[in-house]
Amino acid sequence: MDRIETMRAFMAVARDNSFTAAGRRLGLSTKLVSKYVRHLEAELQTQLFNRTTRSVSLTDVGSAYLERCRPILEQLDELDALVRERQGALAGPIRLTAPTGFGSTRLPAALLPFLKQHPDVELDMTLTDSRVAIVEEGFDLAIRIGSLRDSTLIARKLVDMPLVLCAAPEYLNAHGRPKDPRALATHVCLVNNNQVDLNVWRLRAGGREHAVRHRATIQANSPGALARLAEGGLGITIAPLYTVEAALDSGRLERVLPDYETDVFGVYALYPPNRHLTRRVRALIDHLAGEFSR
Amino acid sequence: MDRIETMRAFMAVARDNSFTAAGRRLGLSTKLVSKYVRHLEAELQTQLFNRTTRSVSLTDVGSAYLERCRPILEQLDELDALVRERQGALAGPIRLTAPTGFGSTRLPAALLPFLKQHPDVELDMTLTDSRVAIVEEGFDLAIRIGSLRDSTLIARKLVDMPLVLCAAPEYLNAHGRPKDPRALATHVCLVNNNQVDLNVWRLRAGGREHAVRHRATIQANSPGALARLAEGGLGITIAPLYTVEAALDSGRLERVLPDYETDVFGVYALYPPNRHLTRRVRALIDHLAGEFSR
DNA sequence: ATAATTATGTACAATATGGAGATAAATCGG
DNA sequence: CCGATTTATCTCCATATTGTACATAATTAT
Repeated sequence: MDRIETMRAFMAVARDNSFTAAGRRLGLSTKLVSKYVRHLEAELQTQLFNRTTRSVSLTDVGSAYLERCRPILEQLDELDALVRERQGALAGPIRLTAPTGFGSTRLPAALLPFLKQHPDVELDMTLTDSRVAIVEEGFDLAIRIGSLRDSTLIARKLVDMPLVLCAAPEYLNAHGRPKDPRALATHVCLVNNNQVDLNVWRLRAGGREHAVRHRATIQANSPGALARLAEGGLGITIAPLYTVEAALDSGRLERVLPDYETDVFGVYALYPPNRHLTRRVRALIDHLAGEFSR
Repeated sequence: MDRIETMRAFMAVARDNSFTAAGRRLGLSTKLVSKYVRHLEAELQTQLFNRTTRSVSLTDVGSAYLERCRPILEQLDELDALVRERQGALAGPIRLTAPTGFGSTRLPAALLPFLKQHPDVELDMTLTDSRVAIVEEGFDLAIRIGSLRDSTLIARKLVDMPLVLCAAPEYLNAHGRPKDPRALATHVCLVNNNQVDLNVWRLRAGGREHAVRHRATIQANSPGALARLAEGGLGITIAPLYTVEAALDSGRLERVLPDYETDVFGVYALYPPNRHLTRRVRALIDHLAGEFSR
């Protein structure tokens, strides 16, 4: 058995806490993943996981091993990619994380030409609306929207993303259409709790900014989920345009206070400064900047 | 095929410039080494070696690959050793180089108890009297005798090693026994050309130092070889005690100018400062210091 | 010029691999 | 609380891969 393969199997199980999920990720049967990990444990003469029939957790040795084998396998991937890149082609893995909404709408369209042009690049994309520790979790690149929290990363602006204040006609017919930002205080507000300041929406008109304080009646960490809830008539939300533009076009959502300007979020590519930026990651960032600037 | 195994085979061939020598080093047949390297080249889709039927050399890609896979495999060895050491035992490879004479006499006796006590330590010992680039050639530890040249390494004194001026009775009967250091100038002198100052031997008596200039009629980089040549009656040599003490005891060699003191060389353990000194290397150095201080 | 050595191709017996079927245990849903 | 479902693993086995043996070609040494 190939040691590299068994280590990858181990890492996948550790990541997903599941042999079955790891098998899905790796394209291997659960039996084979199980066999690989047992083989690695036999070679190392130690137990890497505690297991029951329905759950898996790392032992202390397993945690220590995981921490150390991750960079080794990354270097190996880099080495393979280097050899292939010396032959001219971009190659190797790119581990990318992005918000679910953006990552399942605008981003795939932007990625497609790049991936077609570079078939040896292996994209591993994780969509999540939770905060992600980019370096610790082994990502090469993260797409982030809105205010940035982690200043240790390099941020490159890809595009501006306007927010849109909107609600379903059903909701507005029942509760009235606010004529003034202050009126929002009496409405049900659906709030993205990934944002820095949960309870304040900023609106501008005639050169004046209104920092509207409202009650965050419903909150979630997914702007897409909030948009769907707004479509369902639960209340008013403020969401990035990409999550609601289809609903606006079809009439399922209406703009609220359309004469007011909302914040514009930046869409950023984030990557760690101390990681040697590989050619392919650099190339992808440049490509995305080009795609979104059109 | 195991990627790690194929990479190790590749590295061994690169090191020895020979599939046959690599096979001997690894305990594999030449055919298998050849097969492994070809498999690696197929996986990477590149040529790592240029070959004729009797010679091997690295391609440019092969050189670049070698440079990068060495630390990866070292880290993997470290990782395996770490897992075993967590179970309490010192484990993993120690790559040691030492001079041939010392390395085949005093050193093995000193190493033996350590290796018996730590069966999971895998000693890889290279004896050479040539200068060795310790870091570049992948050694963890070098034993050196005499003046030190490379100040970037940490040197720990293990023991003092006196030099002995001596010749065979056959030579001395034929050419006379020098009564004074200056008389050496008329003798055949066998000189270790690893030493800094080839043509000067330093002798001391009555508080006075005599820097004896002589002609280096015969020179070699092996004190053991010089000792054997002196035993054969070729001339006078000055050699570390360990290379000649058996011949002195048996009468095959005699001390020359025995009332004069010679230089005392230090025996040093040298290791790189920037390499994280593993527990087992540290333990070995401590052990050797203890052995030689008795 | 011949012998020895090195690297490799081909064939094949031996061994390992990966899948299938079955089992045991934990968790979920009714 | 019980049955169904899911997960992890064991055992068996057909298939694929491995590592060795024999042979070949080419280079180097004697």
